[in-house]
Amino acid sequence: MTGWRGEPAAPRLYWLVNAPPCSRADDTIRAMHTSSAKNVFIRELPQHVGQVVTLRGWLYNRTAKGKLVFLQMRDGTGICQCVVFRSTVGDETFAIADKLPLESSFIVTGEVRADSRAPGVPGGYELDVQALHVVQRAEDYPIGPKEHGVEFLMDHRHLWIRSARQWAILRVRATVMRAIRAWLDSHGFIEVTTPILTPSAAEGTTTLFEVDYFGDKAYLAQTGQLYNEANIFAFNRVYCFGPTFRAEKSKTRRHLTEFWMVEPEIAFCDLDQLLEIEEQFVSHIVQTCLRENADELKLLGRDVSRLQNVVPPFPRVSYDEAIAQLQSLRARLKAGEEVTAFDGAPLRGIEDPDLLQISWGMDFGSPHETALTQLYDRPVFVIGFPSAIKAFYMEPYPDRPEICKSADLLAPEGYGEIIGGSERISDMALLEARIRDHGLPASAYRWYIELRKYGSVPHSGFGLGVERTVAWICGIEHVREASPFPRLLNRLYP
RNA sequence: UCCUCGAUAGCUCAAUGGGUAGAGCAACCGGCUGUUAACCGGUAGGUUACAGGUUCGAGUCCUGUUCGAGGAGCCA
Repeated sequence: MTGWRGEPAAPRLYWLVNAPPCSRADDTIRAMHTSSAKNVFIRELPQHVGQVVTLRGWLYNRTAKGKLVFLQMRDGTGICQCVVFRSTVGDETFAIADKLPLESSFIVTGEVRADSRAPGVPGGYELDVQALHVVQRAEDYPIGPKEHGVEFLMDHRHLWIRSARQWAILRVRATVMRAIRAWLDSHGFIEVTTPILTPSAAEGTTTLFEVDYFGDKAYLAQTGQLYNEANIFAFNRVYCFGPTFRAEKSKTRRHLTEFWMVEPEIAFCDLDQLLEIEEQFVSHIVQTCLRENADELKLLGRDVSRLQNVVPPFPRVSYDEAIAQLQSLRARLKAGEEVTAFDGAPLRGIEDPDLLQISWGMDFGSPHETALTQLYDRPVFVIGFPSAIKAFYMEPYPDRPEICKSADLLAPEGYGEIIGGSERISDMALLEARIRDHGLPASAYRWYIELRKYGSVPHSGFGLGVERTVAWICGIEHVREASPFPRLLNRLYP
């Protein structure tokens, strides 16, 4: 008799000792071991049709119908319907299956059958159960198969992530993160980590979390960019990838206080070259998800046709043009005109045209992004923002110094800004002047200024927000579901 | 920080003008060999967020507090 997956016999002792009395532990274990069934994952079931295999997982849903019980098992890789017939397993095992509470852990052995009636992920395959062993009965699992409120679910986030939708979203997130690294690693970038504990505000714009650092003040990083700029002079193309922190009291579906951001930085690169890199990069992420997470996107009900459009080139709109477009949109809406999106559908999400009010020099708000992005079938670059509303380090256009070589990438369907990028100032005197103009302490930026003294080159970089990207790809309402344990204003538990 | 809305059974929500606290789901008991959030019958389940006020009488009206949701600003 071999152990589980060829392991020594110790795990079996565990089952025997801890098996609850409701389970005929010794009988089921004997049955499963003597069956010599192979342990497999649900995702692998299509390769095992007609074979007797063992699945190990948790009860996702159960429905009983007289002399048969459907146990929907999830094992982390998928969801499989396990069919328990009274006539096959006997009265005692059947009674156990019939009363097994949701989220109980259990092990089943049976024959894999292809059956179009079987729900699940991937679906179309089910297990004809021959033996069943309960590892632990879960009593009073709080999350049911009905709808729940946001606060309740967030309080139970540690359990909510087991639900199919959350499982699908977080698997897409993992693909996004893997695609990010894969593309950068294969395009000459090297990952160089940047500090999370930092001595001062990097950009001087947003509110930071302050922590005590042995009596001094330190701040949780809101960006690794400045350190990236040091790193390119050692490695040419670099990226940092990790959590970043904003203490802004934002309460919207697009904001977290802790979120993940990838920030590539490139030496010998101007803004035009940067945009080409960005559109290749984002397209690769989206197309990888379409290829590798078809089941997950289907489970989420995502309209993937909108994602299939995401291939280079992305439209490029100047800030000047965008302002003119928005002013025209508002005027037409106020005149009662019907304004349509790129596909001819009516513009959505704009209840009050006055929210679109904007004039040259103002930054975009959420309503502006929502309106603008609906005019395009794929992400759109907005280029050349006024220097006054952007960070101090952005390179001005030589012929129009009031605007800078900056570009935001706005995701379609109202998901907002997913990338902010720019060409950086490479001239030391100009950088020092900008730091002075912004009222920032030059002493704190001494090392950063010094980078322009020793072999300065034109360089550019950008930051992409992971949760917003995942929310867009998954088509979900709120970024909080794009993070396993999201941190928001008033949300630090669990 | 500001604006709007909300808090009733474990969960999601009802409750006429101020007059006995209701349903579905979950739980528990029973029935059913193809369910997809199954269905059918039954049982049990309540300090109506908290504090105060008006009233013969408050889930309902008033004041304050706490917590939550959406949005604005700010940002990815």
